[in-house]
This record gives sequence, structure tokens and C-alpha cells, in this order.
Amino acid sequence: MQYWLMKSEPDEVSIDDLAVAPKQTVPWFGVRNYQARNFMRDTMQIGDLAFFYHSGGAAPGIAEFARSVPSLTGPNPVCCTQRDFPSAAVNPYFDPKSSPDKPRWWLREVRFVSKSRYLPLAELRAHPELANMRLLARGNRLSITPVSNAEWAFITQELMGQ
DNA sequence: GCCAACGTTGGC
DNA sequence: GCCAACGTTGGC
Repeated sequence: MQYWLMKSEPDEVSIDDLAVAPKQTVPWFGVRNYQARNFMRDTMQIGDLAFFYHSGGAAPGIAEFARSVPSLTGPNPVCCTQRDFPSAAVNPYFDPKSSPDKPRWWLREVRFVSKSRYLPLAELRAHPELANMRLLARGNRLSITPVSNAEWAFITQELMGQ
């Protein structure tokens, strides 16, 4: 059992989108970074929990967290051909170097668990308990990062409103 | 919109 | 295998 933090721009997929999605489940198909892919494909287990982090957005420095469960199924190859995205005339995630027999990118399904209050990034930074959090590391851009047990416990307690 | 940090690409 | 150029991310 491992904890995670998964970033998404709320314009693309927000926690509320996830909550109203069919089966409250969404395929996390946008990862195009090898390190994040490896985390998702190799280390993430079905049933792991993750914080849902809203990056970018209109409110500067505001992050939103919720608990979700990555992965109802195992890792699945993604984005092998343009046909994998029939609804999009031009798929921004299309990678010509990924093929069905040699997929380069993978996805996992993520299911909604619960929504919490907002926990702004600035607030995260203010807690010395989270000083070593991967998310807060200088220059970090990974869209999927591991969260330690201690960090998970601390943030969860913060989110409960204590 | 700016820009720092980082990842990827491709020429050599 | 090096590394410069370029593209992307994401906070501000």
C-alpha cells in the first residue's frame, strides 16, 4: 500500500468531474513523463490512495485535495494510435512513437472516494512536517509523486479540519 | 504573461 | 554519449 499525489488541471479533469463521472471513474491517460509513468505503471497498486491536486488554475497557489483510489484495473497501455481517441479530432496526447505492440504510455483508472476542503499550496508549504514532501521540492514538475505515510497522515488530519 | 526548472530531442 | 536548443510545466 502506497500513497500518491496526482496532479490535474481542473480545466481538464477536476475532482468534481471525477465525482460525477460514470462509475465515478476516470482513465488517467495524460501522463507523458517517464518517471511519472513508471510510478503509475510499476509501483502503483490497485487500491492505493491518492490526493487529487489541482494545478494551475485561476486561484494562484490554491490546491485542492481529495482522496481517490487509483486503479480499478491494472495498468493499461494508452495512446497507441489516434484511433484510441475517437472523440478528439486532434489528440494532444498522441505519440507516433507509441504503438499497440510496443506501447510507450500507460494509464490507470482512478475512482472518486471523497472530497475534502481546499488545502492551498501555501498552507502545505507552511507546515514543517511536510518540508520534505516531493510535491514541494524545488523545481518539481512530476504529475504523479509518492506521498509518505507520515505526510499522508498529517495532511489527512489537516483536511479533517483540526 | 513571465520565467525558472526540468525533460526530451537530435546533431555531432 | 555529449550537450545545445527547444518545449513544457506550473507557480507567481
